[in-house]
Amino acid sequence: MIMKIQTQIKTRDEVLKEFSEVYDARFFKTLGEPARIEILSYLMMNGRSDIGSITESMPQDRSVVSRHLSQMLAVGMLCCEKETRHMYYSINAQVFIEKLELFLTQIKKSISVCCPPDCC
Amino acid sequence: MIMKIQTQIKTRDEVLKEFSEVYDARFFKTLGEPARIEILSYLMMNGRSDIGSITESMPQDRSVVSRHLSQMLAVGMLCCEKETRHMYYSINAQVFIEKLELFLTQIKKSISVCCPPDCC
DNA sequence: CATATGCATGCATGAGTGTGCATTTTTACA
DNA sequence: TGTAAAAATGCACACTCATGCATGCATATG
Repeated sequence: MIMKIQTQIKTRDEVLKEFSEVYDARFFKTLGEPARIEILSYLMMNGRSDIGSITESMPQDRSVVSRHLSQMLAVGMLCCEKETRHMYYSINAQVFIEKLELFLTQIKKSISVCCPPDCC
Repeated sequence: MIMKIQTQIKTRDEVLKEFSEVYDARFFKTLGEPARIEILSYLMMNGRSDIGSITESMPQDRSVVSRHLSQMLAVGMLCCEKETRHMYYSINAQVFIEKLELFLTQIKKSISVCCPPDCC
């Protein structure tokens, strides 16, 4: 009986450990800024673009857009290629979607294993 | 031919409009704070809990935890019930998962419709 | 009724960050 | 080779926000 409880607790710990491994604070912080979502929308609308083009559709300064793009690149949701003087950014759809899917899957698993039915 | 292009553009706009309607900056900002994820983990581990219990497992002050919980409640990822002097919080699994799934679905749709194959 | 407990709120503080301007670096072009 | 354009970086400023302390409010308990 005690063994069973221990196993149960261990399973919970294991799931929560997996959860914390999947969780990426910087990724969600990046998603939390409307200006960066605007950039994302622009890239969805226009595909691979350089900083100048993106900036033209936004009120922010070119340097600001540049920094947003760098951050989005750092968390894996974009990829970039330098071509002559231009930096071309595009959505890294695979990584971006995979990250969201992984988090969602883990959340579902964690809640089903850990969270008692009293969760509304 | 022109009609076809117009229709195509309209479809993109429509998808992007849906995307911006689904996007909730506060929701992702809330997910971007590690302290709030700790609370989420605690609730997954222990189920329905009051503020005092949650605070015991965290370094932050009781008032800080209280404010985090209020914010998480506001974006829909928790629900709460007042019982005597205690406020009991639990994960609103349905809303929480639905929000993530809706966003993910919309992203997939937007990328497939809008984003040319040059997206890495 | 008085005291203690649980929680929310006002306030101050420090860290983080979005923003714009100026500058620098790199590269294309006349 | 000199000038212009594209982007990154340093810097300053303002705003957001996470945090802790003190206080107020509601409720349970003696």
